[in-house]
Amino acid sequence: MKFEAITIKDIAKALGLSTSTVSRALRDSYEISPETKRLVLEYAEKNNYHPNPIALSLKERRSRSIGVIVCEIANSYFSQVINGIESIAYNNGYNVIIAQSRESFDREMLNLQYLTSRSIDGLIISISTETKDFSYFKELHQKGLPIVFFDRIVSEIETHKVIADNYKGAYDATMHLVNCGYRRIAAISNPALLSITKERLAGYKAALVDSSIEVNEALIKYCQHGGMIVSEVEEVAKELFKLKPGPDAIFATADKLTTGCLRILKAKGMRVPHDMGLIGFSNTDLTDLLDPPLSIIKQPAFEMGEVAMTLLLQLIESKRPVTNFETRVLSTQLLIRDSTKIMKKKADEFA
Amino acid sequence: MKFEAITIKDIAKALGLSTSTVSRALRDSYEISPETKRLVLEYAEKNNYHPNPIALSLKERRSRSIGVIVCEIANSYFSQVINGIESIAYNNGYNVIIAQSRESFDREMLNLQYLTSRSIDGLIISISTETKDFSYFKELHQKGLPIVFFDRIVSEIETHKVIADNYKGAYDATMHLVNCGYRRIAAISNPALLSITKERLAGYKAALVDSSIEVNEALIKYCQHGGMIVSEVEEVAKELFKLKPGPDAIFATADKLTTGCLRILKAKGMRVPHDMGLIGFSNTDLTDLLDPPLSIIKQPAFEMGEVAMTLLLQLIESKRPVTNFETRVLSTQLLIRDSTKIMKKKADEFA
DNA sequence: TTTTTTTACGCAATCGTTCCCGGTAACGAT
DNA sequence: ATCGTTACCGGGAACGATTGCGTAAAAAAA
Repeated sequence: MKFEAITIKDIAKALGLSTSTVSRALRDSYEISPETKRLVLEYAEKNNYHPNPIALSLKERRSRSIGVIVCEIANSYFSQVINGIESIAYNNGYNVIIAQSRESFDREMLNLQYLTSRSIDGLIISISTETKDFSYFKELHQKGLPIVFFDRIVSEIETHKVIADNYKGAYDATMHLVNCGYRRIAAISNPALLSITKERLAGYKAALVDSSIEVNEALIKYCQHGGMIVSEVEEVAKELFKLKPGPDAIFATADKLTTGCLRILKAKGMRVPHDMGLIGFSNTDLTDLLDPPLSIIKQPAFEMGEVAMTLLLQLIESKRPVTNFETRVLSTQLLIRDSTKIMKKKADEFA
Repeated sequence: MKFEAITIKDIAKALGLSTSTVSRALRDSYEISPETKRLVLEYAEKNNYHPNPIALSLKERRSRSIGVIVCEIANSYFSQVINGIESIAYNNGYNVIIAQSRESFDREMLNLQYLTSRSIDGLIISISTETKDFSYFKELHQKGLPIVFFDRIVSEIETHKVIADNYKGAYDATMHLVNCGYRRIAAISNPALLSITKERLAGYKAALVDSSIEVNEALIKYCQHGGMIVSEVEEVAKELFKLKPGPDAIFATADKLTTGCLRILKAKGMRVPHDMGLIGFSNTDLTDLLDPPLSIIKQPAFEMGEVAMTLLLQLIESKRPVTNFETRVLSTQLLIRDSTKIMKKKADEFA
């Protein structure tokens, strides 16, 4: 099954010209007569000629395609980011190859190897929860592969980065819980080493401190696989419920964790927000229909993708090696709904 | 910014050999001495040599990448299908280029052109709601581009196809509504011409007929953009509510439509399932947490992707043109939850 | 020793395109 | 008549890899 396309040679032969002339005619070079150009252009048009991108890639030593690695695309946040990336990429003649790490370091490395061996011109990545060893990234970066990190960034590598204002998002969310009258606020998060975890927990702690609430490390739980494995959220919740006194609200730092918490709370028969307040980072567009409608912190995902791709483009198309890199921080949005409603009792306590 | 990789020439020069010898050594040809092989292999290993896939593509006239077009990846069904596709593709050394039509015919054609001009070896596609003109697909198909349709297939083109058992899924769902005591069952669906719409509505009608319920065309509504535009679902709902007597249950034939309906019903203050039963096709993994938990028909999305990619691989790797094509039909799953609970009143009526 | 065979490698074409060198014709100026 | 320009166009070498064919040297057979 071959899907043969017309080449510049075919045109040359048909018109009795050389390939160089045809090539130049197609690129509208000044040293080709208008008559010849017309001939070539007409023939090309009629036979629906398209330059072979693979030959071009080989010649120009660039593939005009970039790689994107996220943990999974079946996650609203990431699919929205990808949409943003693609919108810019396509406008600039790049195509996007998407790979999923599924929160596994091994799969991440495999994908990375695969993508680079397919000679991508650049990489946009949010690292997996398991990733602690950045040596391969460093190696690629040193070899000159343009990289833009987003979301879960790695601070050791100097390049462009795009993140949401995780600190402020978490701060606002926690503060909101406090204002609702919650006092024993637990945090369920991704592994501690992840950049987003650090930033979000810092915001969480700062809000507590600013509210004169003691930070209790026992109330901070980590899910090693970011909620990919269902049981780990249950595990963590169980530990939380064992505490005396237990938490009266939960702040979840990631999409899967937020909805995962809700599922467990409902399974336990706990009423949200009465028995337990719940707020979390989420970009799912169904949170308003949940029971109860969830209060969330939303990231400007699409925009983050756009920015990341724009920055990558700068890196790729720069003639000289880029040396001063920037970290773009985009604001989050706090959406207050029923899962953190002010309760009479609590509100009274607070008053 | 160039990201230079080592080539076969570099190895040849470094070792004082010819490129052909190096090439053959790397491919473990019999006509290269063990000693030379060892030398080459060691050097390649140490310098982390990888054959340039672009050069290979040019030589072998295949890109080892396939295109996938869906309306949007931020849709659980499609992202699950894509996961299935990728799992098979990666195992076979193919990479997957994903494009989104966003339910627009123009964008679909643009993506198609883009993908083919990037010389993909094959195409997997679920067409957009707008697509009525299949001439470009036909042209590509005739030119020898291997195509596999899934989900929203086009019957006029003879090639492999993968679908869920839409008829049975819809039949079962409708029958379930009937058994719950609902009698005036409305259907909200995608445009009428879409294959999935035809199949699902056929199942819906058959269930009604088998239950001796008259099919009322006024209760069947179509959303031209498959729910991509929020207002169109509202529009359709409004028309439905104007009817006297109005429907007592809704069967939605697509993911976005199902959750869209729920959103509108809640906005109208209607209680589900009491004032209105609701069931629909959906692959979102949050439907159990909604208010109320939604009864749904679920498609084996991941599996569908696997099957589609496997079939495409057959097409691509077949030596002779394939002539007998198959349409794989995979079973759906009916998940009964609270949005269609049997109500006392209704159940009594039914008894 | 001579001939044949085997071993082990190199040359060059190929894939589709671009681009650096040329080259040739026509024409005006000297 | 000669030279310099200008306008057009072609040859051929890249880009990185594979592969059919040719061939020197070494080994085996005569």
